[in-house]
Amino acid sequence: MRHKGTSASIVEAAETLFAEQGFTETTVRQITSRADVNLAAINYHFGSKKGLIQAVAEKFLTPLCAELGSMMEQRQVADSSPSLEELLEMLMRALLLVHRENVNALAVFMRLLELAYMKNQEELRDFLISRYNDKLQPFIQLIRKDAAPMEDDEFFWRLHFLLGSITFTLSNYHTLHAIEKREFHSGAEVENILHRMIPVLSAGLQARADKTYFCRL
Amino acid sequence: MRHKGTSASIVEAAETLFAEQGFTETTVRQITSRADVNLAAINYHFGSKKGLIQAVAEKFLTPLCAELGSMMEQRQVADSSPSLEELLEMLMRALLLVHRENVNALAVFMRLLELAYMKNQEELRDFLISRYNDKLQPFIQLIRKDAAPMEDDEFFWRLHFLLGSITFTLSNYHTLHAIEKREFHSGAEVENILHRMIPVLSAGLQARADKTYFCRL
Amino acid sequence: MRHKGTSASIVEAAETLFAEQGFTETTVRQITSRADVNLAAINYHFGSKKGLIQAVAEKFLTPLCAELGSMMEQRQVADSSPSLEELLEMLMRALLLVHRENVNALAVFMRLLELAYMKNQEELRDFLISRYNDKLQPFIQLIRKDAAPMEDDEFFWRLHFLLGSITFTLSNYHTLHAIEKREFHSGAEVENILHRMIPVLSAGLQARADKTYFCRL
Amino acid sequence: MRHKGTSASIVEAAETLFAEQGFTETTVRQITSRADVNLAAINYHFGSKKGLIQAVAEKFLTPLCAELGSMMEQRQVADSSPSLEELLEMLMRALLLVHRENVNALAVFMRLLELAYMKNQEELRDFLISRYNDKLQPFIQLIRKDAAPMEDDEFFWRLHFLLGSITFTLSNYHTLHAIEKREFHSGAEVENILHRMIPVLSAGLQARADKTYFCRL
DNA sequence: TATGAATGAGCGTTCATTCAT
DNA sequence: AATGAATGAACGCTCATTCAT
Repeated sequence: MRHKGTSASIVEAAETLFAEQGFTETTVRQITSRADVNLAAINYHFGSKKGLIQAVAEKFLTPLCAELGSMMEQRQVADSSPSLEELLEMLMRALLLVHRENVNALAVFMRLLELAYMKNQEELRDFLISRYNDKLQPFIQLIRKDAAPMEDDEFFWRLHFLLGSITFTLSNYHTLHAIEKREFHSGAEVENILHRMIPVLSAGLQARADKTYFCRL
Repeated sequence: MRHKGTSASIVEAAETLFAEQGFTETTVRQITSRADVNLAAINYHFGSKKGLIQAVAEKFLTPLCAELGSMMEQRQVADSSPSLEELLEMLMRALLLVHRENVNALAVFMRLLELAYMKNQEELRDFLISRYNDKLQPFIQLIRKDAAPMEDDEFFWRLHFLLGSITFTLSNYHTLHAIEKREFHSGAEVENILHRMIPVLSAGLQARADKTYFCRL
Repeated sequence: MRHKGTSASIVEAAETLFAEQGFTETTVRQITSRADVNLAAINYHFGSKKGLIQAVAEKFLTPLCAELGSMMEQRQVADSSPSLEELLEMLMRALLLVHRENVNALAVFMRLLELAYMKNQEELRDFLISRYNDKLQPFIQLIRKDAAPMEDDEFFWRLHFLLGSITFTLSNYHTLHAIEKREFHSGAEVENILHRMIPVLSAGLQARADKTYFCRL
Repeated sequence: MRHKGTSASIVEAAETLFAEQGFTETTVRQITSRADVNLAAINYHFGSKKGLIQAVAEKFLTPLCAELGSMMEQRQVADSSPSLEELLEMLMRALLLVHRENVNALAVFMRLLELAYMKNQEELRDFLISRYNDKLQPFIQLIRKDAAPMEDDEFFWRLHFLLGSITFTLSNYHTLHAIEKREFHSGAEVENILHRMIPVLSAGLQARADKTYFCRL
């Protein structure tokens, strides 16, 4: 635990601060000061603040995709296609893997996804897509198989409703956990929250698309 | 239309920029320059950048709560309690009201809610709660009535899963719309997206909470 | 003399430091510290360090060109064309005008010309040409009239030999003056140096171009 | 030709970059990166960036002085003293020797001389004087013999007018060559420029010093 | 009511150099 | 002899805010 190398110290400090404050709000001075390394070390090791953010992203996404892939492989030996709940459970287990490495990992990861969907962030978006889209598409297609039958565009939006639930909850887990504790005198752990999501998200994906309401809005 | 007053010009410019870039990334210089007013005008009229953000918040939340309240009042004359889908439809109609005022209004509004859940943003959170909690609680309790039976904490988390879907989708509507157009050669309007959410969110709230999966994560 | 305004203080301090150290070597902190103004003042008043350099340039070049123009106008009433020595004397008198406003003005001005001829400084070069070429061309053409008959390219190079003499001497006047004082126990004033240049430059321009030496190099 | 040693690679890369950008604007990172050697190599082999600059200086000045010396020796067997044009031709031939070693050599060399005349560069100036003054003085005295009769201080300034012509033209040869090509659709080679200087500089040195103009400035 | 000028604090980045191996 | 890692100092610039009028 003593001295784990400048690069690793920077990444660790960055994870915590990014999770708490977001990327823009976190300064390189805060990171290097918390990591107890020289101010210039981020630029030396990662080229720029942006480079550090990408390094943090890869650190999480690579094992996550790998885990998801190996789970899917294992499951595919059976003759039946996995159910929606099974698939979401896989996803949650993969997220837990990231979570267990670092308390802040999931929050950073989710903030990164949020950031990627902002305007003027095409660079980050393209970076993530180019690196991980191939690995995630098979999983997404399996989800679609067990979801309610629907058009491509309907599925596109539902997938992002789901993504919104996950990113919002995990990005702000710290705050939500604190509120829950204050209101109900007990707080759920991340594992528990991930578990609670499964039936909710599953039901949302399996809900029948109803076009008759459209006129009434 | 010609000269709509310094304050209004500032708010209008701020809405667009906040929607596109978020609050931190938007500078007072960008706002005053776009509004074609003096750099000091924001501090003069709103005290600070934070004051401007709160003014924008009130501008959206006040009519939204009012609309939601009057809808509930109208509905309460009937002898039956409103269904979940009816309630969500009310919410979406109230959001549409905000949307119709300004193309960027909903995105700003949703970014504001996201911001309110961040660490170190207790001030904004408290401000919103003190001003609007009373008005929203009755609506939330009606939702709970038609949701699946569940503990307080379970309902707390599901409400935030729902909030995540809404904020993520509407904050990033601009980006998602662009992606949809590129992929499927047609893009859904905001009204349509709001409509699509209803069955999904409704199903999520009515899903039976299943504790047997817990151990498997 | 007391307080002459932030802009003017900055320009004055910049002139001295640019003259002594050149542009790159002079930092905005040195300038603002010497001018006793806030560090941000340069960016506020001139947009950037580069903007300050251009402001300094215009401050010198505009009156110089004006003076040169009015001298040429006055002279043109006579029926004869001005001699090379007369023209160089005009130039030197115009330079003296700049010099009298500020001890460092000529050195800065000359460093600026040197800078404009460097690679990767096309922006500055284009800026100067677009602003002042029209005003200098008539003067240059008068010089050509009384110079020895020669090809265009020969004249081009001789003009730059002349420019080199002037820029080098005036850029480094401070150093050269100090050396002269140390070696000969007396130092020439700028006025005197400008005067001494006239017969030398004049003779250079009137020297017969000799192509027979070419093979011997 | 393949691997020419770290030191030589550094010097070669430095020459090009110094010629193009000047000394301050050229960073050790640029040099080591272009030379494809370790970042620390400059400090290791030359002690500091300043040490590298001095090494480059010696590389040029030593053969130049030697050549000039041997030319003077050869010429001295004759019973007559060499003419100004002969002497300038010797100088140009010696410069060509430097030029032939490397396309950028003359530009670097001339930039170095310019640098040596700047304030705060006494160290470099003293270094050059201590090493090469003795070797150059005889040549300078020969020049004086065939120049117009004049006071010491007059000769001092004329020598620097001449130095200015040479340094300015050769430092910026790259730029001037490009301008000439654009304007006249043909560009002169360095050899040609050196040749063209001879009659101009010679005439300048032989011009009669005229003190009657003094009062008119 | 409004604004041009100015400010202190802080930003991400780059510099030549040094250190440990 | 050579190098990857690291460093302290400084860089130009931008931030939200305040002041004097």
